[in-house]
Amino acid sequence: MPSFSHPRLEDVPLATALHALADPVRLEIVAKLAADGAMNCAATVPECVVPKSTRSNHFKILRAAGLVETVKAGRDYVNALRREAFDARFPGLLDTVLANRTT
Amino acid sequence: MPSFSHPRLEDVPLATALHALADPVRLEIVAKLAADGAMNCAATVPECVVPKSTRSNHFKILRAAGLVETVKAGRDYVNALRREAFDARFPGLLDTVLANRTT
DNA sequence: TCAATAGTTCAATAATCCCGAACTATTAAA
DNA sequence: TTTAATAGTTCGGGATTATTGAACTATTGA
Repeated sequence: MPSFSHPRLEDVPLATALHALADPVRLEIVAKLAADGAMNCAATVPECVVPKSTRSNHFKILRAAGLVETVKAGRDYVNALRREAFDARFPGLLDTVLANRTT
Repeated sequence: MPSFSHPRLEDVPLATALHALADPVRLEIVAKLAADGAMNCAATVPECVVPKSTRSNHFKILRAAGLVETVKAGRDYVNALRREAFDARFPGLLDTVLANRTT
């Protein structure tokens, strides 16, 4: 009975957004969602790299920052970037961070 | 006898830079240094807001992220943003964060 | 020389993060 | 219709990190 909470972006402080992005695993998750579109949690980072309880917590943090939206459809979970809403709230931030990720 | 360590920017991971910026107090410090130029620690955030031991730790984190350089000149300490070096390492990041700070 | 100033370091508590184990919910297979 | 498998969550602990008062270093003005 996962009830995912997704904040309104205007309620997300900049520090919260930056904190969500300030972690190598979460950066990787965000980059993957940005590159390949929506997918389930396990597809973003395999469990051999990060245990699923930890991964679950990372997604909670990403949701709280308004970066990711998770919807459940039957047995499937779909995670998607909230690109438009996040970009409207923090113009240029996600693009800049992703552009700097590879360097 | 404070010996401040200032990393080479190429050794600073993106996550470390974002972590340094992901705090309201440090954001305020960085914004103030960006707006008004170099100054001592106490001028950035008064002690009534943040105790000086905490403030000292914030500056240590900012230094470790390559954002701030501290030099001692006699009794004075001067903190300055390492703008050029940071911008060269993470193009557009500081500008974008500062632009989003007020919103 | 003494006091004041500016910051650091230390130690202890508070808060947060990480991960294994147990749990919920949904569906496919037997 | 059970049973098993799948996909995530929650809980509890130990480990890390953050916060802050107190003691300390270093420099200079009185």
